[in-house]
Amino acid sequence: MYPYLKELNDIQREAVEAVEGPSLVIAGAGSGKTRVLTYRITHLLNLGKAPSNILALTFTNKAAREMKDRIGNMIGNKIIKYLWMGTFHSIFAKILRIESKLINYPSSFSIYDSQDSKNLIKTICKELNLDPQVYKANEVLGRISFAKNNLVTASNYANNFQIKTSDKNSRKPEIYRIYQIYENRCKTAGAMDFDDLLFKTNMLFDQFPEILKKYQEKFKYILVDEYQDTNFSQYLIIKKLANKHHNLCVVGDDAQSIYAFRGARIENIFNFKKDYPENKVFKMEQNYRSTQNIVNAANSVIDKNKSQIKKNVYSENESGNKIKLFEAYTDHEEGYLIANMINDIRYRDHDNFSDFAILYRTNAQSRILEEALRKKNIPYKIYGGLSFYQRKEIKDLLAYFRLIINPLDDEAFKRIINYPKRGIGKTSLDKLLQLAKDQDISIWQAATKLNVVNIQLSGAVVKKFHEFMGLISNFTTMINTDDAYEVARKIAVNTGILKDLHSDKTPEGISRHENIQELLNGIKEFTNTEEEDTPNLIEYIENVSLLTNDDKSNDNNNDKVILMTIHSAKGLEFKSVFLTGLEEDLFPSKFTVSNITELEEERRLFYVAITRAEKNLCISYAKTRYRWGQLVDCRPSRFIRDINPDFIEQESPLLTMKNYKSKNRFNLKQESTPDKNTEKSYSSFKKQNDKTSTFNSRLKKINKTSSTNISTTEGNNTEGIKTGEIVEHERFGQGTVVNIEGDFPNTKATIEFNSAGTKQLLLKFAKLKVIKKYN
DNA sequence: TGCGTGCTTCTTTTT
DNA sequence: GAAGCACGCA
Repeated sequence: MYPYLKELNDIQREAVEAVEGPSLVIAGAGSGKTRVLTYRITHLLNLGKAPSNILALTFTNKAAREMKDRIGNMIGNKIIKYLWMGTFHSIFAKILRIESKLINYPSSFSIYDSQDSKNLIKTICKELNLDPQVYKANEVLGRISFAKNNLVTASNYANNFQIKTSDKNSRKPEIYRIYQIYENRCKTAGAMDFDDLLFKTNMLFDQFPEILKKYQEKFKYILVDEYQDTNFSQYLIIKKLANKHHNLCVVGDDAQSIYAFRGARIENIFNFKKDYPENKVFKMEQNYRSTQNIVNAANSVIDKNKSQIKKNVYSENESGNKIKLFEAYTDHEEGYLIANMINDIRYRDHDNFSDFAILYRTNAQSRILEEALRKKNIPYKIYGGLSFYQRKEIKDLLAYFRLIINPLDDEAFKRIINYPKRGIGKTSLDKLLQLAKDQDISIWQAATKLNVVNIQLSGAVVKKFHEFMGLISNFTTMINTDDAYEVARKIAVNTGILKDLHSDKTPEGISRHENIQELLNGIKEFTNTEEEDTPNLIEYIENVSLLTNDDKSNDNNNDKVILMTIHSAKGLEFKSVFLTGLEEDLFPSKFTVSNITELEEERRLFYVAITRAEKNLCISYAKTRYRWGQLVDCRPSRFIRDINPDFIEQESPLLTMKNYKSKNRFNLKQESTPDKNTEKSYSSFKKQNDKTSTFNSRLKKINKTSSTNISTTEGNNTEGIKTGEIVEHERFGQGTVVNIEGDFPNTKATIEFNSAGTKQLLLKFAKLKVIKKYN
């Protein structure tokens, strides 16, 4: 018996050893899923299977990397690179590049990220004269994405009665045209979006059976992680590939399916037994991660869901503490409470900062939490959010890389044609775009025709275009000879990007410059592999297009509290977890509560969040929270009531701010002296509430837009606006201020509007423009 | 043509 | 509260 098999429990071991035939591993939270996958691959290799015959698919780069590391530790790193292991998108991008000729794409096709896709859709909508209010890029992209994930081509879309009816009903009957043009443009640009990578793989396998056969024979052993998150497109690819050998092992947990919103089909895991009748099922139900109390609480939550595979997840760890529930007065206080708790627990248990995670439903919630941590000098790190690769300066430089590698890439072209400034403005570019559109060619191709086509561009402008193209072409030749870092550095220097950023001495400019340097360093690292041939820029960009948030982790201080969305926390575990913002409309999100299926997905998300915790779990909600720059009242989430009360306890409101009224937010008066604990929190709370700075800046704006001389002295009751003045309101039009009452900041003005009669407005929120001063 | 300003919109989650 | 967009001025 192989020694590593002894480290597994019975079910895990059976799952690892059942290498032939289809197996379904139902892996409850914390049951050692990754372990089974890595051991299974190790086992395959030990049985003498060739690494190049093994295909292992994950959803995130993080998961792939972790698995590689762990297998590397068991069997050595040399073999790893022959394994086909990576995300769905990266693996099939690789295959598509190899087979690109068959589907008429350049092997160096670009990959459009969602921003590129949205920009393209916006452009198309503009060309079609469609109302951008109705045809929102996000929604249109969503529809196209939905279609692609269900293998509906643009022409099928146009001919599908059901889809068209649905589009008509949502008053967007032109989406089919957008889809067609979008497809066309991607094709001429030699670009694929994320969904295309899967969609076109399906097309490739359908249209070229001999190619499918080649990969079927190659991938004798297929493993799929997080099977519950596969969409239809992914499901079909797997089905096709596994059709020959049937050595397919899928691992997943239906209770942790949280990506239906982007097309994941939880049914895939339910239907596995039907799809592969000779299947073996392994149910891993023992949770090694969390205390009994946490596991029980999580079970009591997921029990409320109707659609699920029944499981008996249990823990044999200590019973542990109850879940703590905190009611905070405001979002700021929530952060303050958490920061205090972290310090307390850390001190009590001698923990590291990295033992703590703060989870939230939306990225927007992170800022206030950060603020609280900073005030307490707690180091933290945010996962996700605006990722490094989404920053403007990074995208600019990457756009150069993309265009150099694939000159057809229209979105890259548009991004950098005038960055840094080279005197090509909107008007000139528009003419070029028109030419490209008329001739149905890429922008680059259109630009090469400027000399022969009769176009209303001055010779000087044409020359500028050609200079730009010369610049790009120079680099193109360099790519194959120089290594990635050298080329990248030259691009950053010769294009003037570095110079442009270097001259910007604002803090943002300096930070941008640093980011570029950091990217260059990243490329250097990428080229410093142990392999014989150093990778060129093409390989780098192929790699980087599919990287997202989490990847950049070259931070040497890793002892930090982790902040992230619940979605990105999947697969991770922390000794202590703070789950924040448990409020109706936030979690569950207001977009989901009307639909049972979606609500169940939110509940699974809640389940995922709970099961991240090993020992301590604190759940919190705020009674008021800033949203859209306004304070809103919040109710505690229904999910809190889903937890069996035996496993949760409300913390005594030691720190909560009973003292402050919630209704009269602009009248924050201290009814009694706050205790020491709340004092600091109160001051930050009040500061935020006053929004003095915002108010003053609005006054400044009023000052600027009007010709009146308005005093902005603080303490002046009217804060600038006086009776008798004529003001303009965005909705009610012009009116006269007839009365002012109340103290700053809740000054109320009564205004007689010509159109709308007399209105009382809270000046703080009234959008007023002073037209002229009466006296 | 470029740049600054102010207005509007948007925020659920991500490969 | 940020980012894109339109508008108007230099």
